[in-house]
Amino acid sequence: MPELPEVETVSRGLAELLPGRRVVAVRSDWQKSFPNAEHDVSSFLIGAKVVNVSRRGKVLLIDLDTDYSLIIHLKMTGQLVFRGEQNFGAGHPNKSLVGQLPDKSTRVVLTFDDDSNLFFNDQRKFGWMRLFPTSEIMNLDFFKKLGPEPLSNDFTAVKLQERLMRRSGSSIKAVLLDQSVIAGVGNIYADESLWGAKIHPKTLVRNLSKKKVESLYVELLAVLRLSIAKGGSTDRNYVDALGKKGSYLAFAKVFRREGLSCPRCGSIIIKIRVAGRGTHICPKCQKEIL
DNA sequence: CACTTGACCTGTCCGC
DNA sequence: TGCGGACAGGTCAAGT
Repeated sequence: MPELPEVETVSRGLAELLPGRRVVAVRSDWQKSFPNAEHDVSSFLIGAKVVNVSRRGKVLLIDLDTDYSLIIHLKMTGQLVFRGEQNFGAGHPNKSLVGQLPDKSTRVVLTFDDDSNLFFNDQRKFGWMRLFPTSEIMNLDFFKKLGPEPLSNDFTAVKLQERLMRRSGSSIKAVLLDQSVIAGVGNIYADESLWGAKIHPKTLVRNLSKKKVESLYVELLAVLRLSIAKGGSTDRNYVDALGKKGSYLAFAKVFRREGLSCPRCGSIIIKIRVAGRGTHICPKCQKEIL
């Protein structure tokens, strides 16, 4: 679930909450959620103070004063929810998706020196949290392969074109989802930006005109920015650092709107399968190009 | 190579 | 109501 805007929202939330807090206890009840917990926890995590929280692609980075960092991937159903002395969740029935914590999806709990907790919940257990020396992180294969940040200042339409052409024989949707081409785009924002640019998701990259790529660039940045402004998309699991839902889906044009009418032309939105993923399009606005 | 499929998991929804 | 199967926003490895 969490794509760039969701992870950015969590990152901004945690950046307000975590720095200055010191880890006093760690609990992990699902080994794959924190594979190196066993080994590194006592020596490198307990006693460490959080100094910074950031994001790269769909991954969160929590830097500690020990020169180690936690890197966290939420995959499909991960949540990182902070709870201080009083619960934030119970008092916000409309905004909060999570109640009392820990709950049955809680995989890892970090406890801080003021008794506050960071809960890593993950229903499907695909997500993970790992501890590495901060200086080594950007040398990890995972980060070395990652494409540029679409919202960074030097990401231009020309750069998008250049990156897309690395896979010119593939469908544009498959390429947008490829994290080594551009970091952070997932199924929701791929569908939304392709609708915005009136591009059929099966269109091969090599068949996209320069004008279409420019349009895609504008639309992609716009949907990512709008979603960040709305706190991301909550379909079912995603919540921010306080356990609250994001509202972008209320603004989505095609995603999860099959059977409803296209806001641009009124045609009925359909759901198809592209690159093995559920894909939402307006069949009239997004004509297939071979 | 480049693309597709299966696997990792749990929960929900839909049809019989 | 119960049960089986398909499907869910991500990513890798393995297969074609």
